[in-house]
Amino acid sequence: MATRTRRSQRRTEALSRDRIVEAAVELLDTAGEGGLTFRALTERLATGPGAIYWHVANKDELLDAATDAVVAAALAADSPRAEPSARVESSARAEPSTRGESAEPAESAESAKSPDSPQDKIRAIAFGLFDAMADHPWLPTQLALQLSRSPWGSVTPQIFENIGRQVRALGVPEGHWFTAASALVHYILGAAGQNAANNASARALAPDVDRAEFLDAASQAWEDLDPDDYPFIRAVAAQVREHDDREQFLAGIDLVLTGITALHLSGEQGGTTPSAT
Amino acid sequence: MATRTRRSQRRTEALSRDRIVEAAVELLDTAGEGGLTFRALTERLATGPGAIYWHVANKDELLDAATDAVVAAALAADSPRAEPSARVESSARAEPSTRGESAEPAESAESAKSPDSPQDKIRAIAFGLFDAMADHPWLPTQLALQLSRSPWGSVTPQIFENIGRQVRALGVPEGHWFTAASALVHYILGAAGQNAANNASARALAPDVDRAEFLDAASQAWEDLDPDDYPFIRAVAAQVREHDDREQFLAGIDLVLTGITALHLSGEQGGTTPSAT
DNA sequence: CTCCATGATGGAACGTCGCTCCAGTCATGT
DNA sequence: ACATGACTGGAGCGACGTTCCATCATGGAG
Repeated sequence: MATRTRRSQRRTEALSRDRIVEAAVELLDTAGEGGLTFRALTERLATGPGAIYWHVANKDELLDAATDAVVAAALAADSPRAEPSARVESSARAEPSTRGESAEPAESAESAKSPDSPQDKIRAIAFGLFDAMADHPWLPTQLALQLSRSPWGSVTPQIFENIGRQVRALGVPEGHWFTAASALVHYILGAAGQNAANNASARALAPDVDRAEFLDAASQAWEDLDPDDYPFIRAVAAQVREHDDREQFLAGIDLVLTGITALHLSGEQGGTTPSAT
Repeated sequence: MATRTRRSQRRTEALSRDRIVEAAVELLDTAGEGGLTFRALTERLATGPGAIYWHVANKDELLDAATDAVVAAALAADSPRAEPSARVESSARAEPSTRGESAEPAESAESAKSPDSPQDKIRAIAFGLFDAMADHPWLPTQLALQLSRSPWGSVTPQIFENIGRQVRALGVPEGHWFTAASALVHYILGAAGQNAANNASARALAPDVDRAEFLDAASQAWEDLDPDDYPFIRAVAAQVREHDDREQFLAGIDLVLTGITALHLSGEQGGTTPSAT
């Protein structure tokens, strides 16, 4: 990689791996998951397959790189040492939500009120990924694929590291680091992904229809399930209809955070089963 | 639907959707994710594409059906008392925990103690899926895909319902049902999937090499990361090397369970300001 | 018993995909 | 000036998912 020699403009601009990945992301954003084709890519970059394959091994690597780039941007947006430039987009959207009201996070740990408590940073990371998935509908699928195919790729460690640092900052004993970080990462990725999938489907099915109508239809479909086979889902359908996405997402994070703090505060000596007290 | 008329044996046995799905599962198991091809399927069933497309709309539906079948089998294995053999294996392997001390020791599957607390049932469901993923390496990917693509498909409600019932049985107030069930489902699917992916990769890279060697290499790769960029991952690499999969998985479940119970116990008693006890 | 509408089948073929091959182009070091 | 090697892009290959359609077996109507 890299001698980065300033080529002349053989075309408008020299081809580079970054340019390819950038084009891939744009293609995914505009044309959907199936829209990323080497043929479409060659046309968009005004080149041939050979040129692309010189910079990228295969399509999987290209998808990984695209995922990596988007995730890195999302994480950098709220990470301490990063450009605050990209921050605006993410946090601006994070604010006008119905967030602060009813969701009173579980601050079972001592003092969770400081502006930059580990809890808050974890929430910031989570919402950064949450928003990135909203901006790039293909991201949840790709993230899930990469997580379940090569967990030690470049993307997973990034997320794991960012979450893990805050877990450490929470005062969790080292023996629980992996468990706590895993629980957080998997919930965040899973819940954010599923939420993004909901929105994506809502948009796909009826681009103009209000989102409420879609949720209405979805929960209606759930309520129409066989009462004998799906009593729980039917019962939950109502609250799914009314829930606010971000609030619900936050509630789940706080649930896991509660578990983390409760576990290591009270149960340093065991008692993993929280059953009857 | 269908009148299920007993056709004669035009071939050895009449073609049916079930037979197709069954063949698809076997094909996935033996040839891997990429091994399921309509051409391979036609050859295996001694038929043509048209016959298959008569029973199945497209490949995605076939994959959904295969996932559905395997998940249903995994979930059904726990609810009624199915094979106790698999159960014993699960809990027996989960037992040599370095952490299980006082609180609730008796996890043996035999009737004793609290025979089937909601917690135990949740663990049983989780390990059922855990084992199913071990048996079918393609399942985690497919499950993740389906979860992030069409969350209201047939598979997700199944899992959600099974977990949800136990959440309800835990005494969680209705307002927290969705949050609690979501946290559990996403952790279980995510963690089990990632673990299965680890095993699958270990097998793929070196079928004969001992699993410990692979974990060694994997955690070594993590330790070789840049200490400045990945301090946390480096720190947990060591414990990843030594961890027992099922134990780690169980620890995460208990963490979420702790969060669930702590949240609703404190939430019911007082306001939202519980100091952990 | 015959006949045919229909459910069901499987072979051929189409369009597109990821990817490879290779002849070519251009900046650069000598 | 020219050989070199990084880099390009067009042609084409094999495989895939899917469609089309001619064909077959069956069971109800006559």
